[in-house]
Amino acid sequence: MSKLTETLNKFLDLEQKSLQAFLNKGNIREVSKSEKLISKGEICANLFFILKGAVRSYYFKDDKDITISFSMEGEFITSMSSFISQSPSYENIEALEDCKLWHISHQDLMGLFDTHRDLERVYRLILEAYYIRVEEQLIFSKFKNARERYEELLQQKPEIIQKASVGQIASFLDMSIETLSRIRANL
Amino acid sequence: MSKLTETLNKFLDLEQKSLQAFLNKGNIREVSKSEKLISKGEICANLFFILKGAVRSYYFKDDKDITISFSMEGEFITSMSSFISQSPSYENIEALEDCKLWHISHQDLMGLFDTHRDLERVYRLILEAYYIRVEEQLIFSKFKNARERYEELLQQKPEIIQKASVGQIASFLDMSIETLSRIRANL
DNA sequence: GATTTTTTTTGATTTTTGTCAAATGCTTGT
DNA sequence: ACAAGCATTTGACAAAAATCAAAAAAAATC
Repeated sequence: MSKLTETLNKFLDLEQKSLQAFLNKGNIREVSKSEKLISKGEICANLFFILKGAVRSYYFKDDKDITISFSMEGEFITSMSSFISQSPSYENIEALEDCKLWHISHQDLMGLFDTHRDLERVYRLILEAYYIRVEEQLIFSKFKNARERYEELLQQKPEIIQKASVGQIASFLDMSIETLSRIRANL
Repeated sequence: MSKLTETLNKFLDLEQKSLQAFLNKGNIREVSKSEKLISKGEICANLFFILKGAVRSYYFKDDKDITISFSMEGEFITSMSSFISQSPSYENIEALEDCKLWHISHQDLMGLFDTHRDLERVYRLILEAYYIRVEEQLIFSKFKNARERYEELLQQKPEIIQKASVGQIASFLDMSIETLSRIRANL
């Protein structure tokens, strides 16, 4: 749990009361490898924080699944568009390995915002950080070719290489399984 | 100015006092076609709202410029990573045509958040909406081929086709000028 | 308004990456 | 430990898009 507190503190020094209120509203959920946190079509009620493990978010294109993101220990994860608008999710999120997750419901979070200003602010700051991250990802996808995208992933999230399959990584990097396999073959 | 009020009201019903305080801190800036709002290397002090006109945000890759986004009347625009962290901008933003912009400084905005809660909330809601938009853009870039990306742009922002050059559009759609030209040639 | 400069289009060719198919390697359950 | 089922690699070929080069069109400058 202290991992969560630590992460929040990096963004803003919360009042003790606010932090307690926040932590009290949350629950722990353990999911095993391959289990889904969120499925397409359902309304995503929760914001998750990964205490342990790693997850993958993906869409379906035709019948193949396309990885949109990998998230690791110490990161927040949810189907953002579904969570924000409380409408059915387009994406699926599954555990890449056994995970321990902290989570809070949309309703509880919104309730906390009304009584604890600083929680709304820390949420806003986290959102800003995540916004920058997606924007960077978008730019990065324009600027690099297949090999460079793979090398960037190696730099940024090397753990992924162990935890995800070639197919999952290939679709994330926007290339075919075979291309990724060939890139790995010659360095 | 009412365009701005209208946009804010779509997100949240602001208190009259808050709205007034917000509007009072802002200023109007007129820029002519091709003029830069933000240049690489400078700290972006302002959040802009486009009252009239359209702008383009771009990066440099080697010596060529790559369009990252087009923004139209009624949209907020800034170099988000620079504005949020008050660090030097990686991107440039220029006017695609003569523009009338409303803008507020980072400092003033942060100041307003302390005295007007609902302004911080409306900012957060806007940020959420923009987050979803970037995420969609990222997914869309994975799911479509060159022709489909062009068709999508035609659907989403047809005005762009008139206002931007082939080169600017091509880099935005992540294809060469020649490819875009050929796509337009046969429907 | 003619000329220069820039932008856009068109054609030929090359490069990159995708697709299909087969072979190999790795897991998992019994 | 073995078989059955997946996942990954490798090879041959095809498709998509990039690059290079030149012509045509449009815009800017004098």
